[in-house]
Amino acid sequence: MTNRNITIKDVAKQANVSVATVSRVINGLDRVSESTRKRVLKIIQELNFVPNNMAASMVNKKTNMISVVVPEIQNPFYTAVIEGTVEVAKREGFFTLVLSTNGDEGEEEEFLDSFLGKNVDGIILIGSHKEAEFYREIQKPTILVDRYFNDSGHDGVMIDNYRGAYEATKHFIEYGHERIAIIDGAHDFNDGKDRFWGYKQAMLEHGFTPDPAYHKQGNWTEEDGYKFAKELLQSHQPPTAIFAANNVLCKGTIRAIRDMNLKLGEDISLIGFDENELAQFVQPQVTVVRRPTREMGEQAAEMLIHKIKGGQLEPSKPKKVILDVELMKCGSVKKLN
Amino acid sequence: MTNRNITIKDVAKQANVSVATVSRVINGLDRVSESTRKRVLKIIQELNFVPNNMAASMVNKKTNMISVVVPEIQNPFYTAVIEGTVEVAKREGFFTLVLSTNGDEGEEEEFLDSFLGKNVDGIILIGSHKEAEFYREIQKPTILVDRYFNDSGHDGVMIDNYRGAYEATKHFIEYGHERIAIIDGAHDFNDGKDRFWGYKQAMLEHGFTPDPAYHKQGNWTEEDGYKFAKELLQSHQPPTAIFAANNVLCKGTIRAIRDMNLKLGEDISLIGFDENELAQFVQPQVTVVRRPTREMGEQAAEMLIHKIKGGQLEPSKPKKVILDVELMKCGSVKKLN
DNA sequence: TTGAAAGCGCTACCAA
DNA sequence: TTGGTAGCGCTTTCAA
Repeated sequence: MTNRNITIKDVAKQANVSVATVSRVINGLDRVSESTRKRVLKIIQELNFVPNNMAASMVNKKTNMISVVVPEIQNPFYTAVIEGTVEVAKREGFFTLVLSTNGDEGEEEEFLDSFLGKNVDGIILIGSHKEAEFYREIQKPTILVDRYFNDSGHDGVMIDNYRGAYEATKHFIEYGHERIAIIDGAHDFNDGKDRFWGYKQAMLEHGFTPDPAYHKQGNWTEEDGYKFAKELLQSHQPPTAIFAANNVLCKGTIRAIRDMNLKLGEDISLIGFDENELAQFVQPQVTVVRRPTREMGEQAAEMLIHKIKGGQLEPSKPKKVILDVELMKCGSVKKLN
Repeated sequence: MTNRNITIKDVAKQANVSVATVSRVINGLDRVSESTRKRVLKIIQELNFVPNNMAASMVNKKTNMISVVVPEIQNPFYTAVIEGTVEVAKREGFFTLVLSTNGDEGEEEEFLDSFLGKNVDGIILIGSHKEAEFYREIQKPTILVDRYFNDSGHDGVMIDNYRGAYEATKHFIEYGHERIAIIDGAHDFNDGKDRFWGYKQAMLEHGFTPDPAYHKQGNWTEEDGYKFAKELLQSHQPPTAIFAANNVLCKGTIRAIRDMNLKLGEDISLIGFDENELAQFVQPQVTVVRRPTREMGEQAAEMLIHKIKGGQLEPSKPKKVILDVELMKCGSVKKLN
């Protein structure tokens, strides 16, 4: 522990070969006679030598690690994405480094400039920055996940937020709902924006004008979900249906409905975006727009590693992969017609 | 992106100084005249130079990163620990690298041998290995969290699992319960073992002999919680109280109770270990043994960084810090007496 | 206050 | 098949 680390040199000396030969053995290159290979291997064993891969990385400029940067690590959506990327990366021989930025742009930047950020071979990024500019400056293979910026110059893996929200809203309408509220947060990123548009478009296309009083916009937090759901339900003309535009807003809404002693799917209909634990727990279960979270991570990792391995071939136009969503109909939407 | 990275040499040439001087400027050392410092700084700006900290690390043998290794990243207990360590580490100028091993010993080992594992300055480890031997071989500052091995040679941050379980069981007994069941998992680590002992000891001390039929031992999963709770509740002499020895077992138990249409805190009493979302959602809320998860991470990070900064002073005897737990009494325990 | 130069541990080219 | 050696980009003596 305290004693000097043993290096390739020590091995070379002991084995009576050059460091070059030891290096060849370590890296499993050919052009080494079986006998010397054996000898070197034995010495490596004896000395309990472990190559310093940092030194190697300095030379060949790759580390076989990628990072996945997410806004928060407490949200199951992000951990699912992480798990997907970790799995693929591992299969491809890459280590994945997980970083949570708390949605803080400063932390995100700091990370990218840090030891870790500088030394990974590629990045999977669910960004917190709101301008393409920031992403454009990232000088290494990067895949943007979930939140995308067209001028970023990077590939992206997203889901069809628009369609998810559209389908949810349409489902309400088809079941006879007219007073349909939406709870969402700031439209800082495409995901939130698209969900709202999907809602709006579905309303308009079916001849309804979205009532601003039914649009509650907060912070994408459970607290806001709770607060806004209560406000909506206590208003003098409450909506008959609520679309909660992400998983935590949905959880807050579920709590509010429970606390107000309303019957889900009876007194009030609800659709959430993304699955969540409470939605599955309550009875009836909550209808949600399900997105392939884990797959997003897998897809992103595959694209990233392909890029890393392929090197900078033609700087082709950024690819966007859009995965599909699915409306999981459970019992939380009442049929009014 | 494709063009060669600019290095300290380029800066030196442009600024008409030696690399040594540039290095001094970068590291904010004194012994540099104000005028040259200005000049160098200006060139650094112009060239948009960012030091390669990997090269620096090769020389001074530290990276200012630590890692926190956990069995799984989907469990809020672990993410809370992570958040605690990240916060402290950040404050102290360290980056934290998060690694989830899926409870797989192989993955844990692979990580420690990897680029990342070798190059962090210290490790916070919620281990998956079951023998002290493994931990003893880790040749760098390490803090064991939650799961501890006495002969590991490392410091540890734990909670008082024994007392938590003891208090929970005692609470049942004081409320007049006698048929008290426990659902837990394999006793691979001290945490699970101690919780069972706490339960057993409380029973014995109050004159009850723990009935093996009331001890359901599975895999620490939600499914097992569900399955065992059902088994217990459907047996011909069901317990009046269940102690679910971790958060996911508790969630499974809550589901089982709900699905069997039993009234929590009325038909069946329940205490969980560790908080969880369902425990807080259901009504009455579930009484739980609360442990200071985030604090565990903070404490561990503080100890680790202290160790890193202090270097290897005396190889003092490993310190164990045991944080206290608290029984949060909610409404899920019925008073029978 | 500044610079020259010797590493840190490894890889990869060129010679032998 | 092997070895010598010039880097990779930086830090840190030691001298100037």
